Amino acid sequence: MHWADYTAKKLAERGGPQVVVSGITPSGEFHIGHLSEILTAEMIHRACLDSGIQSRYVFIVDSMDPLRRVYDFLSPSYESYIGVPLANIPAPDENGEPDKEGGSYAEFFLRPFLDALKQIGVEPEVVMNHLTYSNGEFAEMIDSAIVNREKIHEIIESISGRDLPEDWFPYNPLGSSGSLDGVKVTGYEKPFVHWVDSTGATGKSDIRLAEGKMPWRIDWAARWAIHGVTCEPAGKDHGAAGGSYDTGIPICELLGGKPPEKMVYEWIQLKGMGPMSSSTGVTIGPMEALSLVPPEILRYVIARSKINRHIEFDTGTALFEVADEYERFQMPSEEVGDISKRQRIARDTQLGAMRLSQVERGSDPADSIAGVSFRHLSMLAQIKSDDEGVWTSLQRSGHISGEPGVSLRGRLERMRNWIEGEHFPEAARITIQNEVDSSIASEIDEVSRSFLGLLTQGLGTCNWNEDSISETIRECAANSGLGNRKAYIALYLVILGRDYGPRISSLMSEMDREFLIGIISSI
RNA sequence: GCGCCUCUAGCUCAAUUGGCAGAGCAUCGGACUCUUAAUCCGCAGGUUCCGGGUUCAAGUCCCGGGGGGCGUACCA
Repeated sequence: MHWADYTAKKLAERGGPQVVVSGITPSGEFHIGHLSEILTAEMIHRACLDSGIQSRYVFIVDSMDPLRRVYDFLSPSYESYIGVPLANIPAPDENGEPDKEGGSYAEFFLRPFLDALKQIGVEPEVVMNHLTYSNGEFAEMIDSAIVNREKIHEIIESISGRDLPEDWFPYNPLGSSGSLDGVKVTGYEKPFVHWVDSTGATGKSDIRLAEGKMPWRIDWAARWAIHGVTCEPAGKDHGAAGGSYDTGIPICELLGGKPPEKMVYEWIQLKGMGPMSSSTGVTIGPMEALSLVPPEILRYVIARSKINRHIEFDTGTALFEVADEYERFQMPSEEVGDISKRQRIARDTQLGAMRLSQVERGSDPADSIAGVSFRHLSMLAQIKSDDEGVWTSLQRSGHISGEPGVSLRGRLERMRNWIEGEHFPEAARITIQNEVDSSIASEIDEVSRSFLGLLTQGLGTCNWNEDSISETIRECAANSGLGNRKAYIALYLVILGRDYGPRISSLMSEMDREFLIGIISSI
C-alpha cells in the first residue's frame, strides 16, 4: 500500500472530515523543498478523496511571520523591516529595493509559487495567517494561551528542555515601528496586551486584530485547533525530539483542540549538494524545475519515495531513469495471477504512486505519456530543430496518430529547455563531429572503410530524406559485405565520435549533405 | 550533548508493519539483414552491517555495538 493511502486509512480511523495542511513561511523564493512539502500533504489529501473520505487541503501561508534578517537578495534598506510581519512589508523590486507599488512581500513570493502549484495540479485553499489574526479567529486562542501561560511555559521548558526567560509571554505585540523585536509586555486586560517597545513608546495591542502574534510553537498548536487540522506533515526540522511538533501536541490539547498525529518527512536534496538552503545558494526554484521536468514526473519523484527517506533531486541522467520507471508501469501486466504476495504488494504500491502522480486526479497515467518515451523525445528534440519535424517523425514512426496533444507539446517544450540548459547530461547530448579524431579513425577497419567509401557515392545521388538515406546505408553495407550492425557502428564513430546513437538516418537527413559527405570521405 | 533517519544483489531501492528475500538499472550470454542511447529472451549475482534475545517463524520486534546521512540548543 502506498504511504499516502496508508495515512488515509489511519485518518479514516480517526474519523470525521479531514483537513490536511501545509504551512510555509514566504521569506523568500520558494524552492523544490517547499514543493515536496506541498506534494506530500496533497497526496494524502487525494488518497483520502480516493478512498471516499471527505477532505480539504489547506495551504497556510505564514504571512504574519517577521522578516528575520536582510537576505542576500535584499538591499540594506530592508534593515528597518526586520521583525515586521511579511504581510506588512513591501515586496522587493528587481534591485532588491522595497517597492511601495509592488504589493506585500508575502504576496510577492507566494504568487509565482501558486502558479507553479497549479501546473502540477495542486490547487489548495490558501489561508493567509495574518488574516486569521486580523479577523479575530485567533483571539480566543490568544486569550486562552495568556490565561494558561504558566502551563504552556512548563510544557515548553519540560519537553524542549530549554529555559524560557522569566518575562516570557505567549504573545508578541507589534511595537510602534510595526516590528515584533524588542517589545516587552507590560500587562494584559482582555482584549488588550499592553507593551513598551525599545524606543520607550508604549501602547496596547488588540488580540482580535493583527497587532501581534503568538510565538511559533503556540501559533502552530493554536491553528490546529482553529482550522481543525487532522494531518500536517512537517519537515524534520520540526520533528526533532522536543521540537515544535512535540510541544505543539500538548499545547493544542490545552487550548481545547485535537492535534494531528506527528508526521515528519525527510528533506529533499539536490544531487550531491546537501540540503536545500537559500542562504547557501543550494536551491532550485519550482518554476525552474517545472520548466525542465514534466509535471507528472515531478510528482512521481515525490510519490515514489517513502516520506522518511531523503530524496536526491537530480535533473541530470537520473531523470531518464525516473521517466523510464514511470513509463514502464503504464502497461498493466496481464499475468497478475502468478506473482507472489510480496510482488503484488510492491506492484500495488507502485500503482498507487502512479495514481497520485497524475496532474489531474483520476486521469489515466497513459495519457500523460502520450505514446512517446522520454528518451525518444530527448533524441528527436535534439535532431529536429523545429517542432513540426518532431511531430512528423512521430507520426511516421507510428508513435502518434494525428496531431500531438497538449501534454505532448508541453513535454517537448520542457525537453527543449532541459537540453539547452546546464542540467542536461553530456552523455545524452548528441554532438556532431567536425572532423574525425585520429584515435576514432584507428577503430575503423578496412571493410568498414570500403563501406564508407561506397556510402559517399550513394549519398551524393540519393534523395535527401530519411528513408532514402536508410535504404542507401543498407545497400552499401550489403555491397561491401559488412553486417548492418557494424555499418551503423562505423557511421556513429564517424559522425558522433562514439559507437552508439540515435537512429542515424534521421540524424543524417537533418545534416547538410556536402558537410556530411566531407566528413565521411575524410576517413 | 539530545534526537531522528538509514544500512538488503555491483548501483538505486522493494518486501502487505512477523509468513517462500525481488524489481529496475548495470554486467555477462543469446536473438533480431534493425523505427540502433531500441526491443525480446536468458544467465549470474545474498551471512538483509555485526552480536545477542523473543518466536513455530525475524530484513521486519527487543537489547547491545558499528558505519553513513541529517536535525536541533531563546528563532518556521
